[in-house]
Amino acid sequence: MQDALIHHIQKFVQLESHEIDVLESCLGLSQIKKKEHVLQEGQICNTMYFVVKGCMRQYIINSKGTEQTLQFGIENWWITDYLSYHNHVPSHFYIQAVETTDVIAIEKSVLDSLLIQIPKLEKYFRIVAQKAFGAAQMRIKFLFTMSAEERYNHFKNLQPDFVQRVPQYMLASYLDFSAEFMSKIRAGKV
Amino acid sequence: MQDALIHHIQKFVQLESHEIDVLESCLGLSQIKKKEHVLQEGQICNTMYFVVKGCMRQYIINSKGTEQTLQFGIENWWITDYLSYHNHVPSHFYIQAVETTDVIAIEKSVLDSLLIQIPKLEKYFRIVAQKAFGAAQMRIKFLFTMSAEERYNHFKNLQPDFVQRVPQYMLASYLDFSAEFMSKIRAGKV
DNA sequence: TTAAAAACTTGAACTACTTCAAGAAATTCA
DNA sequence: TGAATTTCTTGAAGTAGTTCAAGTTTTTAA
Repeated sequence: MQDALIHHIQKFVQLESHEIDVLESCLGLSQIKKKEHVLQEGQICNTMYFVVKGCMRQYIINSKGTEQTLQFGIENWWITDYLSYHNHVPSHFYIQAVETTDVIAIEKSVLDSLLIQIPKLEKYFRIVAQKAFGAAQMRIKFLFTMSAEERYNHFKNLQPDFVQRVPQYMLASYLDFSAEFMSKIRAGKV
Repeated sequence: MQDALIHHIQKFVQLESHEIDVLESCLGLSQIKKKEHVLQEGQICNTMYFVVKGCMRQYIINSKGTEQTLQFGIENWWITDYLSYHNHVPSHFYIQAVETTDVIAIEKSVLDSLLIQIPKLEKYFRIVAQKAFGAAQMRIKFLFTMSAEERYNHFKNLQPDFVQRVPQYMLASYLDFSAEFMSKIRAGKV
């Protein structure tokens, strides 16, 4: 089932059949069990994860000991700590499976060699990163301009299914309010 | 003075001299006057801007009519709306010169042809975008975990000169608090 | 299939910030 | 250079959210 990734790549660049062969020979699927971590704070991140099926998240533990989710990664998303990955510095983040998740994990050394063998992958990863950055800017815009309730409703409109899929407290922290406040929003008590 | 960009590119990939010639022939410097806009909300963004000297910012106008800065771009930074750029949709943002600024403005059509002529530029833009996304994630972490005063002090430690360089109200909105509160933080009245 | 663990709810007290309004200071440019 | 504009300051009142603590419901796994 590396097909999912190859299919995603082909949305942005056209692969030759020998390039597909190379990819298929290099990429393996791994299953990450629910709550299992693929990255812990303080580790150097040298792997990128492509979510084939399931859901991963990137989070931190704040000074009060509460987890705060910074990013979810669902089907067809890449998740990694790019700063740790590029600068070889310890990560500030945890990356964990929210549900049991199938990923294609690519280590930096493997990816570097793939990028040399299949140069057009550079373009694929460029576009993916530029779009992800654009999405991060929109996220900051929403955090800046919307109230907690507006952020919840906005998210629910965009991703109605996803709201059911993760624990409320994870989504609350992703939207930058407390789990208790989420409860009150949902009950209409605000 | 396209040297600044060529120098920046060479931090990530090695250019041949004929590639430098191509770049020099395609890239021109423009000067954006203080307060001049290069992008307005509702326009489709089809240009990327590399700041050679000066300072640009990306901002929105919120529902109360107040400007909120989402991003500053100083020397050696790229600034654009990647979502509008890639998806050909109207931008949510304004991009404006904070001070009179020298930029290298590259239109999408020109960049697309440069990327074909000099494929290793794909790698350069990939790395730039991945690092920018990593920085955006750190930014969200700081917004989530630090108080207003901590964000101000943190920023001042990282960028001591920059704090002097832009109006306080722009920096306040970038750090997500009001201009008045910034005043009180600086006066030690909080 | 049930005990333990995880997730959710509720209300009351609190607080880190915002908003408003008005004046003072600094900067701009004709 | 000086009038206009922009930026910064201050205090008082208000509020959108947090925190805490305790109980309830749901999910997990042996």
